[in-house]
Amino acid sequence: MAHSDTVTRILDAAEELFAEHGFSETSLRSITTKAGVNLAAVNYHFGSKKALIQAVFSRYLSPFYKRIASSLDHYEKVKPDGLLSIEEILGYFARAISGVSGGDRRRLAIFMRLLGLAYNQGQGHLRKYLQNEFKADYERLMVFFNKATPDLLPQERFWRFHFMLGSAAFTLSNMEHLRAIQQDEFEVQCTEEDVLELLQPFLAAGIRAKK
Amino acid sequence: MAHSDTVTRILDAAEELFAEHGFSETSLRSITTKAGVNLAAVNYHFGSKKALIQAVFSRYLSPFYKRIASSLDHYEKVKPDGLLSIEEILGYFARAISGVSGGDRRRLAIFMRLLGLAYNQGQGHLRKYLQNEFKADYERLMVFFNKATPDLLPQERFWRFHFMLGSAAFTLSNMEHLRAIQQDEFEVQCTEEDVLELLQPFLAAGIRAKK
DNA sequence: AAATGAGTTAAACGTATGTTTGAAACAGAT
DNA sequence: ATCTGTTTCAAACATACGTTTAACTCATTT
Repeated sequence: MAHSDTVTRILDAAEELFAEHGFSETSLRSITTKAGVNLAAVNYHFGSKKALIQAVFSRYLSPFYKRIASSLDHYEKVKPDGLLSIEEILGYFARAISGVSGGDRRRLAIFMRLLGLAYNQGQGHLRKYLQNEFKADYERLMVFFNKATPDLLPQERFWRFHFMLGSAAFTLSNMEHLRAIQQDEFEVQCTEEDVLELLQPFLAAGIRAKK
Repeated sequence: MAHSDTVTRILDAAEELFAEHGFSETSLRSITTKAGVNLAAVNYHFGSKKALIQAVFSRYLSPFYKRIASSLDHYEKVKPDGLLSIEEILGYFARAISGVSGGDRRRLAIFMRLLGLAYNQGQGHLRKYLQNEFKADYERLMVFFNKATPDLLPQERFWRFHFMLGSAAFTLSNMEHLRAIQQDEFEVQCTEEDVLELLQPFLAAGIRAKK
């Protein structure tokens, strides 16, 4: 079908270019050229560039939400006391993130970058949109996190959670650049999964740190 | 003096607008309007927008690295083996950061946001520029960091260093917003110094984490 | 007093961008 | 085969951008 094919090709090209160059730095012309469609197709099918960005975003968010929710469902059944270790929570998060990409590494990269951008960009429609959509899941997740860190005062827990979030958001959203730097300095490349593997013990130890 | 006044006003305006909107999203016209100077002044004094971005960073980083350098001088005398703990290094970092902003927390937050943007926006030239400009200081600092983490492989050290950087950059650049959330949720406010105090053990534990 | 040179200014330049247009191509229904 | 609504296309449009130009200001020098 002509319609959905064009739409999909635009979304595919857009997400790749957005991930590589960022939103403002990616022109509609470069997107449509890469997609092999006419320039006007973006405005015809999406209405505007802003709406295209939203559409790319939504396409990743929906399955991610679903994964989060079903994971929480699962854990609530398996562990009625809700007692998970930090490592388990981090692992489930990593799996939810990896799962969204469905094995496609490039899709993983764009999702991570979107996640980071949504937090870094203090203002703009993206962040509010994300925060509203995430709210229910976030609060649900926090119940588990609280139980996993019984020794922390509420405020300590609050800050450490955001230290963790910051580290993850920064790392994930800059994954490609950081890996390029690593390649530059050490002439060694590791995979994104490797980085996630390295990140988890770092975060877990930070959460567990004695004061 | 007319010259340095114009230059300073441009740098001030650019610093703030870059932090608020990002690099590509900030036009020279908005900068010069905010600064109250003529549009052509940027190209006259800096040569290009790219060079202006670099200048904004240099202005902040120069005193920062001078502080670090003098701290390292001090330590090289006191501890000729160059063996510092992570906590000592972080402490000096925190003090250098606090010292540079000279009590002006807003500038610190702005700079940290810029640092985050520099990584995830398409500003490859920035990173290379900064790397060349401050290469000596950076490498000197890394000698201490290396000695403080003898158990880590070079690549692990690289990634943990950036996990740490990400956590700090995220926390500091979103400090105001995070403290507002904390106030909202716990009806308690802690100072920014308190947050830095909480951050250090988190980072140190992350660096020391067993694999 | 004239000349110099750095700093400022308004205006223009060339280019790239997002968006719109109107005709052409197409598919499916009648 | 014709009609109808949708999708594509090349071209144009309007605007915003970074940059350049040339005239002008004014303190300092000669």
